[in-house]
Amino acid sequence: MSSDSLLANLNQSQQAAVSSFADTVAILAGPGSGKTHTLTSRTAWLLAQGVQPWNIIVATFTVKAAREMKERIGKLLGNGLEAKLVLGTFHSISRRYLARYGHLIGIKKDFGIADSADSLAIIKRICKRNNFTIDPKVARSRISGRKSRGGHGKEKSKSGAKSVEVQEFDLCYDQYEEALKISNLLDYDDLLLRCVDLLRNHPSCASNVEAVLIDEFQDTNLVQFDLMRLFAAERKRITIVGDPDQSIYGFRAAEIKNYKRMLRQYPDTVTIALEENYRSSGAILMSALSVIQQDGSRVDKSLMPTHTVGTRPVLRKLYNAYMEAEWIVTEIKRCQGMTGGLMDLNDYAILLRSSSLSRLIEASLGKAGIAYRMVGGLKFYDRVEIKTILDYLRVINQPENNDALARIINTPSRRIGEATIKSLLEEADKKKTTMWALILGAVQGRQNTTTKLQKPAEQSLSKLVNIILTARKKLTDSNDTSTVDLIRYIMEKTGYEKWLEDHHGDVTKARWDNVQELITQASDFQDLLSSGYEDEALPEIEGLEQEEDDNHLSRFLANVALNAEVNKDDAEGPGTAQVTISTIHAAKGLEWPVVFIPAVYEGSIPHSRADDPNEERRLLYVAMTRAKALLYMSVPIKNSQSEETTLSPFVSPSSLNRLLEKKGPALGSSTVQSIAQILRRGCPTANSITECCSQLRSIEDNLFPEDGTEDNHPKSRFETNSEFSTYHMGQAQKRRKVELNRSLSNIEQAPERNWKPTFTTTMDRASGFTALPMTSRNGFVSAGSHLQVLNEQAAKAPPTVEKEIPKSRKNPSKVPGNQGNLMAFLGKPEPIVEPPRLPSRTTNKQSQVPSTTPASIPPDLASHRIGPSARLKPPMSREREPDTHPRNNYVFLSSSPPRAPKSNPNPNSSIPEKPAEPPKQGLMARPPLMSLIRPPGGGGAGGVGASLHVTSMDRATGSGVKRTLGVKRGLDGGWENRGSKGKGFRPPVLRGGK
DNA sequence: GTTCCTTGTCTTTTT
DNA sequence: GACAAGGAAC
Repeated sequence: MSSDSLLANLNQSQQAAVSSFADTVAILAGPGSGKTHTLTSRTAWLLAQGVQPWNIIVATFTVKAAREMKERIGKLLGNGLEAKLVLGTFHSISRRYLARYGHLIGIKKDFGIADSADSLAIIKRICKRNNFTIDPKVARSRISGRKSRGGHGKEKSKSGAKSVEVQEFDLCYDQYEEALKISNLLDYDDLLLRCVDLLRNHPSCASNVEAVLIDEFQDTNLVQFDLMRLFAAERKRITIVGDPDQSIYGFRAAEIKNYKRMLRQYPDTVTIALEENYRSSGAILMSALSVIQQDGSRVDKSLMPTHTVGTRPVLRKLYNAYMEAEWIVTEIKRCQGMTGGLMDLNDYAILLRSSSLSRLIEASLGKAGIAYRMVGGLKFYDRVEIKTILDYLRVINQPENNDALARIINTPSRRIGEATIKSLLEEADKKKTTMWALILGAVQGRQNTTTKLQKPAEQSLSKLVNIILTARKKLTDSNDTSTVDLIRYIMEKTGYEKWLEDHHGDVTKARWDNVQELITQASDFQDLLSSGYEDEALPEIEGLEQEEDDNHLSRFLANVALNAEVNKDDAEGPGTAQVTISTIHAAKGLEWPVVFIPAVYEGSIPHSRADDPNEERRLLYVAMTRAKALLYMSVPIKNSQSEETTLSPFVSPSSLNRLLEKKGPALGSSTVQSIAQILRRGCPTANSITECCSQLRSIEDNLFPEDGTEDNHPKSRFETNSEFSTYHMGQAQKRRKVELNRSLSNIEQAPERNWKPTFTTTMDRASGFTALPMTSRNGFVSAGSHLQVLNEQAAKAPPTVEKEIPKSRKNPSKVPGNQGNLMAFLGKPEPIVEPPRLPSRTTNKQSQVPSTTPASIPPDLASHRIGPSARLKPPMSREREPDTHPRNNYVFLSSSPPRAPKSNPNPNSSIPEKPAEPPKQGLMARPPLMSLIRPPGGGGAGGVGASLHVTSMDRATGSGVKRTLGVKRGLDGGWENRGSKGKGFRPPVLRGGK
């Protein structure tokens, strides 16, 4: 693939960002503006310029983002090169470096990772031993906070004299650090901190790095910023992507200030803004923006919808949380019914401030027989039955891990009680050794412990020691003892199944299933390792010795600790569509057609324990902007203690009132149509809608009092559960079906109370909704709708008036016709029923959707269901389909590059050799840029680079665009300058090699 | 000393 | 509903 074809499906700002020759590029990207897409393309572009994948670092913030990024780059490239990128979360990348080079700064090989539970256990022990008054949880977060800010220096107190509390904390900190050291553990913060140490003291470790790309930059903390700088120290080529409005990790010491820091450090940074939202309806975006704009301290920036206005978001009052959960279920069913197969359960998400809110909702969904998946909440690896096995594995891998040992020493019961364990831990602490060393000595009779051990205890301890030692021997002696073998061995030797039965009688089955799942995961991971896809090699650098590969057990445990579950979703199978329940935090970066945000009251959001209200507001903003077509927020007016709740201040201002509805939309034909439009899916026929909604109790959101008062007859509603049943259709239901038909046709004719879609499209012809007035234009009009316009409209125009959004801007079609859906570019077969706008110049095969497009359906067939290819598949399964899109067949670089590191015949060069095969296609057309590929001796920018530079500029400036492209140098100029002034494109400075 | 049972407390977000 | 703490029985 050439760089040209890479850019073909990007809008101009995106193009500018992707192909910028500036060394440091900051992309400020609002929600839904194609952020990940842009970063992915930039990575691909760098590769196309000849940068080798192993010299590119891509750091994301969450595991999910990392996985998605890898997947997307993979699809973009189609040659498996993405596996060679150094791509992952900050933590996993750091771990990777420490595993290789940690010995340089005195980190022992095969260090373990202390997860939060480990840290807490250690701190608790310390507090107890010293009779500290400090709350262990508080202490942990303070320790973490200190480390995230660099970890150096004790906390200062203003008076000079340290208060007792501060002294306590300092002591706690020191002892905690010591405990970690003895157990050869690094906690999450250490991973980053020690990696900074490593790169500071041995910068050559990262001397091969030619480009660093950072996702979700607004969530980086100080240490991560340092890390970025150090990784990029050699070439100083950095691309960051972020959105200050979506900074929601302040509690993890994320610093929005890092933007400014970045600009100070790299004054030549080119800032590019992506301001078009390709995700949400105009109405959703507008209300989300009016939430975020309440933050006075925020730098304002524009975000423009590319979709129709759509349906107004809902702010619904319910009596209590129970009713709220029931209402959500009812609305999901109603939506499903009224949209006649337009969506499936995968299209719904319920986003929560805290995972504990899920209980009632889960119960309601369960009762209604709606499949759901819970993201976040109690993690798989945190379940007792799993954790115990993992602890065994950790002890096998690292017997010096006191805490893991303490947890398994009496599981199953070995007649060693808490008192004994505590005493052993104390003794180990005092003697500055590990518990393992103590009991090993005692069992082998070399040295008695001060702690008295009774005979039976000693005997069973001896058995435990044997199990561990044998397992360790298996691990080191033969390479074919897999993690799975070890798990099986442990279970056999400990009588694990029986122990589960004895202790968790009622739920043994579920727990046993979990254990089986763990085994599956371990085995999957093993496969992944042996396939080389999870290759962790780093390029060999002259004069630096790399540690050998970790053993597979270490790798597995590290993966567990860093939360990288192995394809857990896939295990569910693509077959079942499920509603997603997720925390807002975990939902970042994702999107759904329909989003519910329950519990929008004070104490929940903003959370009662949160100390930054602005961050809470951003959290709501993030949640709202996940929605594509329908957004529901809800408040129970009574909390669980039956006290009155207060509506969240974020949604209470009157300015928001006119943007929100008090109950769910009528979901009449025009609404459904606009939903289909926004989702770029085929509009369901009236028949299919009638069919689907025949089982609904009501076609309106009227089963719950609109004002949230207590329902007088709550029982009548829920006892008649059978009415929801789809299996039988008794007389009553038949009757109701007739009624439904009647009321449906009323809806068709009556003007809808809600907003009309602002444009009608050719879809009308096919959709069967011929009753609608046809407003001429074909295709989507998208980019032309500036938010400002929308705002005015909303204020002035009564909602019932159907109007087009004026195409008033100078550049009505800033977005290329086929740009509509960014996903299309990634090669996913899109269920586009009609290409948004028939592109005249595109040769993209995707545009040539076969004859099932509604546009080509004769009117007399219009009432038929749209053919199978237009029928939607759940997004999840769609993604898993084997990708046959032609785009993926491009050869990017040599498809099988030399495995740079070890086979590099020229160890003197920090740059691995070029691909063995001459690069094809794009790269042949243009010689690799010398300015981009730094010659070993460090060279400068070549003329070639300059000329290409000009080319890309031509593309940007030559298109007659007057408006700023959103390209600007530096942030200090502020966002306020952007917009109308039209300074044109300021060419970024091409900086030569140093 | 260990195990089992009852009572009371608390419930943010993630690597 | 999860977990810690305390008390009684083994």
